[in-house]
Amino acid sequence: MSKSLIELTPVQTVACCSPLVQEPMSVQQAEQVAPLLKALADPVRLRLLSLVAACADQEACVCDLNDAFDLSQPTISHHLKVLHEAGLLDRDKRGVWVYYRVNAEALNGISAFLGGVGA
Amino acid sequence: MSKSLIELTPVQTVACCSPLVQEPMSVQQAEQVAPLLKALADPVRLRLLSLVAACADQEACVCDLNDAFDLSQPTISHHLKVLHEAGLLDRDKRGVWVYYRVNAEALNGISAFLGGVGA
DNA sequence: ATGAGACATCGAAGTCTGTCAATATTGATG
DNA sequence: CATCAATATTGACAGACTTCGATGTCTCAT
Repeated sequence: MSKSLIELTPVQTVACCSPLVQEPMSVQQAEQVAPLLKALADPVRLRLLSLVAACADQEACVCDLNDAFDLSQPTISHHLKVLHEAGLLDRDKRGVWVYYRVNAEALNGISAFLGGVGA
Repeated sequence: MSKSLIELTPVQTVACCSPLVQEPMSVQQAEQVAPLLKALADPVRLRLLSLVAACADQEACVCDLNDAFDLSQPTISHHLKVLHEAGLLDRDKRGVWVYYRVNAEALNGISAFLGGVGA
């Protein structure tokens, strides 16, 4: 999941203002990273993610997450789904309860990627 | 700009599944970071940012950026404005031309922040 | 001054997103 | 089996987003 974010796709060098210091992102790379950032780019989802990350065993039950927000249960369920489908949260159903866990690899991948652009 | 992303706002400890390892984000923190991520969460803006970052002197003229996309000039102008208002790009008008420059501090701030959540 | 070029702003069209109430699904329990 | 509790899915709606063509603004050169 989340692959390396750095490999793949030949970079089509684009005309720019001056000699390039580092290669710009390819179109494919941008279209691969943007959905991950879009999944993160919501205050509720950021808090959900950080709540899960803040739990001692790195996992949180949906029922506890629901209680932390003034939002309906379907809305929280929707946001969790978005984070899950983006690969940022792993799902684990145990009995009636569902536990979500942060995918640290994916999160660190994004972090490293952004750090690389800024460098 | 972009402040520290780490300071401010007392963290309201939220009921969670188990003892907290680290404090979760505050509501205010989430609402401060989300707009930055939203500004980044678009393939065109990601490429714009990386194109500017890839230039030797870290700055790019709008006219060159326009040529790198199959999009209208107003559309590119709009995306540059979004990145500028989010504090990710600095603007510098010289004569008829406008140059944009990456705000590395803001970018690294986000990167460090995400790395912190994942840790 | 007048014209041309670089960039921004405006207004509109179409699409996507966040949220909810209602309902379905799944698992435990009596 | 019937029921209850925990999550997910559906359908609807309001607001936000991306994109464009048309137009405005500013600056330089003629």
